[in-house]
Amino acid sequence: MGRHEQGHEGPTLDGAGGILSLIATGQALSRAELLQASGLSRVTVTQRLNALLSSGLVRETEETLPSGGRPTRVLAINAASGFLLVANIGETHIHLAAMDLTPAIIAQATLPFSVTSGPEATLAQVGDVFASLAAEAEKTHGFFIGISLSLPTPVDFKRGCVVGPSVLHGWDDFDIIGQLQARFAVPVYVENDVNLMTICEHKRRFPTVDDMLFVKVGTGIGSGMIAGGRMFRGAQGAAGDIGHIQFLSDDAPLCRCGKFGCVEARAAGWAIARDLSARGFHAETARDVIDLVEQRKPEALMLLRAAGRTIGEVISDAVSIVNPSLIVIGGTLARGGDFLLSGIRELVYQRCLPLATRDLSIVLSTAQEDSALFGAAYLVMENTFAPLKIDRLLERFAARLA
Amino acid sequence: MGRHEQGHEGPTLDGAGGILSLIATGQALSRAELLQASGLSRVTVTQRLNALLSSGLVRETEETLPSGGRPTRVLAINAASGFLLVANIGETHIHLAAMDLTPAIIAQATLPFSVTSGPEATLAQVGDVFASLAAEAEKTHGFFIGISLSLPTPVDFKRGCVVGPSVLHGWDDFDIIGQLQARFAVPVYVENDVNLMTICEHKRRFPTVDDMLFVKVGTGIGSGMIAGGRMFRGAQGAAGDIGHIQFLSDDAPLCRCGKFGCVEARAAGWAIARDLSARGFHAETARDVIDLVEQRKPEALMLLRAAGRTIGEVISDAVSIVNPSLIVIGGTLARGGDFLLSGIRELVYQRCLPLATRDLSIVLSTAQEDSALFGAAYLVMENTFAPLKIDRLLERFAARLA
DNA sequence: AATCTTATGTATTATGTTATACATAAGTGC
DNA sequence: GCACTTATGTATAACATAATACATAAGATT
Repeated sequence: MGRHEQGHEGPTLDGAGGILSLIATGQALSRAELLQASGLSRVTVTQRLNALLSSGLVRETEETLPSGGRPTRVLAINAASGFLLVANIGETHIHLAAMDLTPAIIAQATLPFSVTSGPEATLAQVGDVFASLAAEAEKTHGFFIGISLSLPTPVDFKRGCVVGPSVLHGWDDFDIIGQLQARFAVPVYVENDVNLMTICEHKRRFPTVDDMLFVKVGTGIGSGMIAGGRMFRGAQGAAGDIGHIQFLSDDAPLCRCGKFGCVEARAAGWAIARDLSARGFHAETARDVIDLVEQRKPEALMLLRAAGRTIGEVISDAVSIVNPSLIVIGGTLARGGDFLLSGIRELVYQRCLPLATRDLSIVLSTAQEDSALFGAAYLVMENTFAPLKIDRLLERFAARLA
Repeated sequence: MGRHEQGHEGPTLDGAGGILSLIATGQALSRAELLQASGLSRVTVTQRLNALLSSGLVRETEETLPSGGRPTRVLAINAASGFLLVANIGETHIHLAAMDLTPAIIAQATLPFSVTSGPEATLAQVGDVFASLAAEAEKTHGFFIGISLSLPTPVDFKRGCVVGPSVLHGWDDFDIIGQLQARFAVPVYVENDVNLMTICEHKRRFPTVDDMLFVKVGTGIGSGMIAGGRMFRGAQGAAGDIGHIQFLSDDAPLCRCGKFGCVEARAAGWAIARDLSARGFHAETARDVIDLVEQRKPEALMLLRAAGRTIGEVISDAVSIVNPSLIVIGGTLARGGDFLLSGIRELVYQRCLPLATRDLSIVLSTAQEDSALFGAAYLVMENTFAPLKIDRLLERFAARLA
């Protein structure tokens, strides 16, 4: 406890963590709300807030909120007071970026990637790009907050490892956090891409929704879940693996996982492409399917709607089990809009009890390609500004000033 | 803040809430652990703990834990320092009890009940029995902590109301908490019976498991879920409603909910009883089914195993979505033991990815009939001793002494 | 029995926080 | 412009907590 460094003139940041956390997490937007939310006295809040303001971590915005009397001045984290590095490892390339605390992209880069590359070499490459991005960002956004990686595979978030069968051969149980932290002395987080898209969607569009399901329908099918306002990962980080739930029938198609009748084998991008190919169309990827949908080819529309019903079936199971108040459909096939959505809605409203669907919204994601990247940024910020960890951040911040 | 009453000689309970909460929730068992867990100084912990000890709320046990040096003396909530009232409203009768903070039953009673009774009259009756139980308990366990009701229907926990289609006609949206709180000035909680059984199982047998699913297989089928160590209820309190997930097939049986092919209509006690009746056995309830199973009637064994496979199918969906590390099977049919369990295990291990089943245990509940009653007690205690609410308890406690 | 280790209590002083009171600020509504 | 409301800052004294140091307790180990 306490700063161990030699004296500075400025006010101390000791204990300011709680205040910073409340501002960063949006739990308190003004001094008045800080008083309420922190339970501290006005004197203390003023003092700590001043320390944060003079450190540059927090700033007063132009904005005010009406209150009946003097309006409250809105406080905010100073987006330019820090930066973080994120990388989205996809199946063919890696998208890397430095981001401020908005979060918004400061600088970015792309690397080619093969799923057969080992983790060590790949992370060394990522580290090189990170180093140059960090050098860039440090000039304008001094404080290096942390790193987050997005991977297209199940991840054990606590350990920061790839787990289970994955497209990333050889990554299993590799200590990703260890390798990156050895090079960059900042917190490192590793997470599954769909979970990060879920976080992005939740933070940006639906921050007040406590229980939601995000379903990514692209080449594969996966989902992420917000439960009680927080990311829910399950015991091994494998929660939300709805792509390989099976529906058996006589004509159950073979899935790429080796089982028959999986949702993926019936409704994912690759499955629809397979069916379109069988009907003489050229289609290999989810994007090809959407192209045909956008050309309003009846076969493509029909297959997409059918896929919606299949996905609706598994979503209705999830709704019965989880009882969310919102379902967001994202991924490439979500660009098929109502052609996909109507099938989903049809099955969910048919299958679920009225109680569960009474206040249930099913909407399309508006997220862009890089939503996992932003989700990764939110993940770092959420963890960095969490009450239990914020003091570590302030220590590092103070050390940097020293 | 602070006690507003006139002077007492005894030490003040101000601020002792955090300490009490740590002891009550089992996060700290000794003074040394309290120091660690609370982050307070030894002086403060000693002082507050003394206040709690002299108030009688906390006691030192005989037990000690080895430490390498002087052993730590184990602290515990004094089970006799308070009591709570619980009632389990079943379909045919109401089981009521006064419980100490072990929790253990101090005194109990039973009322007949018809699901067609309105809430107002029923709760008035419950209130009468509660009043006499409270009078009894007050003699020996002075402090009245709170009330909890168990209902055999979906409950919106936050509002404390029955929601959705339910066997309790006329209870929909009735303000249960309001009516009871008007009579007894203590916190009142209302919860679904399966959720309470889940809490009981979790607290008693698996307190360290963070993500588990409890499935009650009785006359009906329902489930409760612990996610991240806490009860998960979903947006409307309808989470875990797995009984009416549908599996369509040509011979899909009609469910009592009006749909075809629900899990319940295939595998619940009433459905097996229906199938046994069709084969000439006398069976109406889940208990009748278990009687036949215990007589080792081949048809009953076969049907129970088949039910296990059906339930396993829906559980495997739940495992894919939620990724728990433990599944506990309870309810009357769980008495069928391995005849039920083997079918469940078969399907779960067949359907789910190895990652999800690698560390997954599927076990039978050991809970008794009255586990919902104990779950209700845990619910009250958990809420009463939660950090945010504990000060209110101490205020009431101090007021009582005054 | 002597020694080691960790648990636990408490006196003293330093430090941090709050309560209270007062003052000013910056809007709204008349 | 004026009163009214709520936001916000600060001085002072009262209060609470922590740091430090010392002392005792109670078991394990030798």
